[in-house]
Order: sequence, then C-alpha cells, then structure tokens
Amino acid sequence: MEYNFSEIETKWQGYWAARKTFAAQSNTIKPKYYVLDMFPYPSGAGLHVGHPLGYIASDIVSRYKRLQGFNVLHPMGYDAFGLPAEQYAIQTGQHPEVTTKDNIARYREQLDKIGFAYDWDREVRTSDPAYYKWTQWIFMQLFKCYYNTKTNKAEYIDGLIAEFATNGTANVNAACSEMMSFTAEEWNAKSAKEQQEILMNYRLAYQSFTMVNWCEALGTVLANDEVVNGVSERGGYPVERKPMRQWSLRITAYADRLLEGLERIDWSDALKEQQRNWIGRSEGAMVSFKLKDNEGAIEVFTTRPDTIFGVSFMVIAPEHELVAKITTPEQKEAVEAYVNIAKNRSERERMTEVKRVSGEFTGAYVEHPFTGAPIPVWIGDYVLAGYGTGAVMAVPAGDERDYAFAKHFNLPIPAILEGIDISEAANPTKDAKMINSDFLNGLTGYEAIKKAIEEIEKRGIGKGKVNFRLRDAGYSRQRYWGEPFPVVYDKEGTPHLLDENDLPVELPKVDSYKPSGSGESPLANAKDWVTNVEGFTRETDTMPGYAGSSWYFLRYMDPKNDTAFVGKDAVEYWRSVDLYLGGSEHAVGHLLYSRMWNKFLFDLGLVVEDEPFKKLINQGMIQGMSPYIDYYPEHDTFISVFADEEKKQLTGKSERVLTHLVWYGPLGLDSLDIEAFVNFYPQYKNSKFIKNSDDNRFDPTLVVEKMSKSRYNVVNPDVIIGQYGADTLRMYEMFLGPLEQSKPWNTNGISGVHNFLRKYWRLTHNEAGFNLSEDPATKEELKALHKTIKKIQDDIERFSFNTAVSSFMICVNELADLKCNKRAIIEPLTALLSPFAPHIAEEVWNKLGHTESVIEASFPMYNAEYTVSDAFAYPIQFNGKMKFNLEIPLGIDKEEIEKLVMADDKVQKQLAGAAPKKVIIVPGKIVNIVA
RNA sequence: GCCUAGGUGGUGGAACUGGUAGACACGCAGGACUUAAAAUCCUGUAUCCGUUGAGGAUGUACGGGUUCGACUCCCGUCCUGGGUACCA
Repeated sequence: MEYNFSEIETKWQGYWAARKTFAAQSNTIKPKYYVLDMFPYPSGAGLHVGHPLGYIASDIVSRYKRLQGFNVLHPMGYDAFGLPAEQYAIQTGQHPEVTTKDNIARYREQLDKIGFAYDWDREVRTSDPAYYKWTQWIFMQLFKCYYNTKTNKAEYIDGLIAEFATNGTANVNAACSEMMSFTAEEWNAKSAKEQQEILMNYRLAYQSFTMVNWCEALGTVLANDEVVNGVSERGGYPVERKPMRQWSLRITAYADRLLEGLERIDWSDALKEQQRNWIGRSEGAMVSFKLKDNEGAIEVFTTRPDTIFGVSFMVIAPEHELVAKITTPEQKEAVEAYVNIAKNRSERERMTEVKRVSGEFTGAYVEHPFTGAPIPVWIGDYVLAGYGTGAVMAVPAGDERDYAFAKHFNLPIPAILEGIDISEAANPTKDAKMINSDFLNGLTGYEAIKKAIEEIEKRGIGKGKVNFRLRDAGYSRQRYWGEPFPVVYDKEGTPHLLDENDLPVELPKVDSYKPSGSGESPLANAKDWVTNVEGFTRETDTMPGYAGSSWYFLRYMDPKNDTAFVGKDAVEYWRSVDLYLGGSEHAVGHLLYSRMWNKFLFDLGLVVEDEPFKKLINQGMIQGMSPYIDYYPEHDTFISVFADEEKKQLTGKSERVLTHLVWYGPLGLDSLDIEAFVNFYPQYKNSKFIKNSDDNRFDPTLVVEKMSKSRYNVVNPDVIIGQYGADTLRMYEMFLGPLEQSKPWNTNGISGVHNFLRKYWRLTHNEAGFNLSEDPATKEELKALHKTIKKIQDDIERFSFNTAVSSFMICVNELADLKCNKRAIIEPLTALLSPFAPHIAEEVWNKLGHTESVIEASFPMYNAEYTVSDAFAYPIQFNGKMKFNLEIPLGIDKEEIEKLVMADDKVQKQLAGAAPKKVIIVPGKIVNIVA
C-alpha cells in the first residue's frame, strides 16, 4: 500500500478544521504556553518557501507543548497595512482593501495546505476596523500620558497639568523634548493654545517638526526605500530633506527600561547587543562653548570631557540651527553652498562616505571654556543633527574623524597624551596620562573624565549627562493605507482627541490614492470626511506600519473583545508570549516598538508583564536565486555563465540583465529560453547569444538575494506540496540547516526526506495494507526507539530541528533493518513524529486504533535503560582538567581499565615518557591522571 | 562607515562544554532484483601520494598566536547575509 500523501493530508486537514482541534482552551487548569510567529505582510506574490521556515518550527514547538500537556495558544494573523498595497492601488485604482483581502485569502489557502496547528478563530488583521479601533485607542492613551521620571512610569497628563497650575515646573521631573521652566503664575496666564503647545513637550505621543524626504516632482513624501542614490526610485526625480510637522512617540523616555529589560529575557546575545547598540546609552557631559562676537553659546555633548584641552576646533552639523546666525558675511556664500549639498544627502550616505572629508569654515569662533582660547567653528556633514546636540568639540588627537578633518583642513592637532604618537593617527586610549591639560595633567583618561565633569559643573559651564543614540519614533505617514488618527484640529490649529465613543475612525473612501501634491496625505482629498466634525478639521496623516504590529500579540489573547483591547481575565491567564519566532530583520524596529508599547500598557496597569516576549528565536531567511544574464554592450552579446573560453574573448564592462524568461523546471531555475527572451525584449532581437559549448544550453548567473516578487526568485511552497506533500515540505525545511541560519533555497536533498517518510510508512504497510505486530519489542528495537526519544526531546528543547530530522532517519533505518512493525515501537514513534509530520502521524495513529487525534497523546517517555551503550566513554583528565574520552568495554576491573588507559597513544603522548604520579579511577565515571 | 551574524567535501549540513573533522542526506560510481524502466536494497565516495586486507601526508575562508590537543579560544585580513530609524 503506497504512501498517498495528498489523500492523507486533505483528509486530516479537513478533520482538524471541522473539529477545531487546535483551539486554545479558555477554562482549564492546564498550564498555558503561548507560541507566536511574527505575522506576515500579505504580499501580492503569495506565500513563499521562506515564510514557512519559522512557522514550521513554531508549529513543531506548539504541537510538542500540547503533547506535554500545555494549553497552547498558537495564533496567526496579518500585518495588513502597508506601502505595497497602496502603490498597487495607485497603479491600478484597486482599493487596497480589496487587494489585501485577496492576498490574505491566498495566504490562508497556502498556510492551510501545510497543516499548521493554528487557532484560526483568533485571527487578527491590522486593517480591520474592529482591530484598529484599539490601535487608535492606545494612541489616545499615549497622547493623554507623559513620562514621570520620578515614579519612572507613564502617567496621565492631568496630574502634570495640576502640578503646573500649583507649582509650575519647580518639582517636575518628566521626559520632554526640551527643558522648560516656568512658575504657576506664568502657566495660569497662558492661553489654552499656549498651554497645549507646552504639553506637546511632555506627551508620549506628540507633534513636532521632523525631517522627511520630500520629492517636489512627485508632490509626495518618500520612504527611504523609495529613494535611490538621492533621487526618487520612480522617475528619478530629485529628493530634498525638509522639515514637516509630524506625530512622534517618545520612546526615548523608555530608553533605560528598554535596556534594563533585556537582562530579564531569553533572547540571543547578538540580538540584545543590537538593541543595546541601537539605544546607544553613553555617559558624558554637556559643555557649553560661548560664542565670540555674538550672543549665546554652542552646546556640545561629549563622552570624553577628559580631552577638552585637546580641542582645536568645533564642528556643527549643516542643519544646526545656529549656522545662519553665526556665519560671517565673507563665508556666507561658501557655507550656504555646502549646506545645500549636505542637507540632501541621507544620513546613511553621510555615515558611509566617512573617508571623504568635507566641511566649510563658518568664520565664527567660540571660546574654550577653560583657556578662553578662540576655537574656530566649522560645519561638516560627518556631524549628524539628530545625535547629541548636533555639534562636536573636535579633539583630533583622540578621535579618528576629527583627526582626518584636521589633517584635511590643516588644523592644529594638540598633543594631550603622554608618550602617544599622533603623527599618523588619532589614539582614543584612556590609559595614557594627560599632558598640556591644566588641572587634568598626570591623570589617566578614566580619572580625568570624573575630574573634568566635576570642574565643568563647578564652573557652571555644563554638566554630566547620559545621552542616548535612540531617537523618538516618527509616527506620521502621508499615506492612505494606514490607521487614521482619532484627532481633529480646532480653528487655531490645536489638536484634540475625539471621544472614545467615536472609535473606530474608519478610513474614508477616496477617488485617488495618490498624494494630494501639497505634501498632505491622500486623506486630504476626502473633503467631506475631513470637515464632518462640526467646528473642526480632521488629521489627514495616517499611522505608520509598526502601529498595528506593536500590540497584536495582546489581541490574540482576546480577539473578539469589543469593550477593551484585551480583557483582564485573558491577559492575566496568557500574560505574555512564551516563545516568539521571527526574522532578524526586525531586531531593532518592531521588537523595540512593541516592547515600548507593552511597557506603556503595563504602566497603565492594562497588561501584567513588563516584557512581552520571554524567549525569542530569529529564524534565518531563505534566500532566492535571482536569474541574471550577462550582457556585453560593446559586442551586443549575451553569454552563458559557463562559457568560460568564449568569455575571455569579450572586452569591456558587462551588465547583468534580470530576467524571468529562464526555463522554470518543476522545482527551480534552469536554462534561458532565448526565443522567448528576444520576443519579450525586442531590443535584443539582433544580439548574439553564446551558449555552453558542451551542452548547448544558456545558463543564467544566479545571485543569492532576499526572496521577492520583483526579483523573479520567489519559490512557492505549493509546487513542493503538490509533488511531495506537506509533511515532506515541513521536514525538508527543517532539514535544510540550522533554524537561525540564512540559506538559499534549493531542493537538492528533498528526495531524502521524502524517502524517510516512505520508509516510515512501509514499516507498517505492505502491499496488502496496514500490517502491525502485537509482539513485545526486543531490547534492540527499544534501544533504537529510546535513543531517538532522548535525542528528539533534546533537539526540540534547543531548537535544533535539522539534527532531529537526522535522528528520525537513523531510527527508521535501524527499525527497517530489524523489520520492526511492532505496536510497542510504532506507537511512541508516531507520537514523537507528529509535531514534525502531523498528517502521516495522524493517519498511522488512526490505524493504530485511536479514535482521538494524535495531539491528545502524550510525549513518549524516555527510558535510560535502553540507551546505555556496550562501551562506556571514560573522560580522561590530566591534573583535573578534562582532556578526552576513551572507550572502555563494560565489565572489566579497575586494574584492567588502568592498563588500557596507559596503553593509549594519546595518554602516552600527554605524559611524554614520564610516569604518572597518580591515576584516579572512579568506576563508570572518570579517569584522572595526575602528571 | 557603523551594529550584528556567518564562511567545514561535488552539494545542504554534523561535531551541544577545546578531545577520532565530515554524522545524516543529496549527488556521483559500481553492484543486486527486473525483458526493461520505476521503486527498493547493498557497496564505495574529503583531497593528494601509495596500495588493492599498507599506510602516509594535507585539510574546517586567509595570515598569525595560545594549548599536549583548535572548526571551536585570542589578534589581524578578506568575502557574504541582515539592519541602519518612512519596505515589511
């Protein structure tokens, strides 16, 4: 009887769906386990083979936890707002809601075919008004709150307002955009509008001016992804950076808690380190340099106040607010020209091209705060406006970039460290003793930092400060396909929240999804909607992609609740995500935002855990092979990648042409169909094509890249399922390599995995049908089984699914050799296999006579008796240090063990001819040789 | 540039804590069964030299180092993936 996977898989998928087998229980005394996948963005290309990698792994864990007796929550949903659907809408006029629904339907169909144990009754979609009602509601709470740094948590701003009215800012310690200071009288004298403006300085969701990529020609703000080499990707129009009034979230208020929380969660060190570096806490000092010949001062933040006597110039960012004010008339032209060039370069470019030194002298000077010496002020684009104060005190002796700048512009490089050569490069060491540094002379850098801060504070020219690299998160988008803000403006332009009863604020219908052209979002085109709140106009920006995804893990706990984003009972039972699986591309974006949202909701007492994701695994990305063909324009010739001899004849630069007209075999890419190619691209009608000399084929160059529709490298799981079945796909994706590693998709080994499943099937099936023996198992058979149980359990616990699949293969090979079809072995093996290949396991389980699903089984018990090997591996230690293992047969006495050990080459080599002082043998445990 | 991860046979990978490098699988070669094919099973398979019941040398991106012993630890270099704040 053949293994008919398609029949088996259809049958059991239908059974699971009809019985709601995987629904999480709500009234149970079982312990809970919440295992979550990062939900997908439903793209038009459909699900590709990369998506299931993490989903299969989490599915294995969820089924494994069920076998262990947990009440498992394993949900799935869709991150349904986003740019691609909107761009598609602009091109085709189709409402993004329609395309999104279609895409979701396709995803669902594909997901169902893989046999995931999802509780589909809990599905969420971020673009569903019933969902985004609560995204808007959480935004309202963020708007209504500020961060009290005394109690170290978010609180409602009414408390702050009352404090302002009675004591002013005197006793206020709150996270804010800029330090403010006023008395109660001053506060009370302000107009309502002025008061609202001041409160923006404190709110956790607030408005301010931030930079956007503005494309005049397209009349729209562009995402960084839409800007390539400084021009728009579409059309190649110039892009400038310009300030716009935008919403932001004050995530910086949570910087310390986001850092501290990392200590308490089970994430990889690499990921934690990335978050730490992103937050970028650094201790240092703010120092104020007085302007010469002008009012005011320039503030700098430095982590190295010890090097202050090495300052020979100052560099400020081209966007710095003082540039226009301090530039002297003689330098005006040059500075303006420089600012114009610099301001349109992206921060990325400015950081990448760090070796290309550029800058301009402003003509202005500041005074050194200790020596009073004049310090020239330059502008340079290596200083970023967004970090610190947008100004640095340049210490060329100690900082590489300052050094390069000084060398390039011939500025002095004062020596401040004893015995350190600075003729070739800067040296940032803190170990050397300070020289030429007045009161710091003779101290090391470490000592000098403290002393310098003391002195700076004493003289009132600055103070010690902790600075963060983390910036507040931009929260406005001038887009259609996102959550509308529950905000309206009065006639004075002051924003007000709508009433909670007005939620959800649904997206209005618009005629065009194109931007309005004035920089406003497409919502501004819906004139009736904008003005349909009496006396007010609506906010027309929408929320960013991360809004809905920052809290979706909470909604799964209680997805149908329409009186709260999550009910109290639900959140108290499910608490937080026990295991979160997703790609490392979300290391700092989504994973930081959702931690912040969760902490905020925790502060308001609405969730019970401060950290949302207890354990996190990053699965690697499955890459695609994009087919490019090599073209030599000088010869008007295309050449196959393997035609090496002919390639030598070709001169000039070659180009790579991306093409989808590669013959696509059932499982992947093959050679180019030249005829189809020239039909599709008539411009190459007369081009020459050089094929391989040996097999007369034309092969493309395959480039490993992220799988995406636009690169023609998406491989669909449906094809694999059709040919081999879902169980093979599941096991093969796990077999492909370590979960956390990225790897290009290939189907080279898939037949091996499929053969394994057939072998497992053949253990209990012959031509006639199901064939099971009720005889008791032999010791050898039990050994094969129990070795596997132990291995599989260990492997699941450490997420090593590829080695688990190998262990299954070894086990089945051994059982096949033993011709074992005994219930005593097959039954536990089937339960063991069910998380990996659930359909075939369910089928066999059913044939074994069980009426309940295999998920009602329990994980097989491992029995150590059957896994002891015939020989024991003795760890051999020298002087107590573990050195190596030696196989010693069982059942021999101490003396014989010693003889065997001493006769071993490695032991002899170790002793190098000398006799050991002592040989300690602990029977069955250890051999310790004291040399 | 910066942050982060990785680089092992023809291929995917294994080696979990410094202790026989290459488990398992693909591919390939040879064989059994078969009229034949498919399926299945058996044997071999890191490289080089030698051998055909003979062993030796080399070998985990590259160059150094620590250690009796290094894929594993340290220093440096090269290459690749991911992120870099409005893709998701």
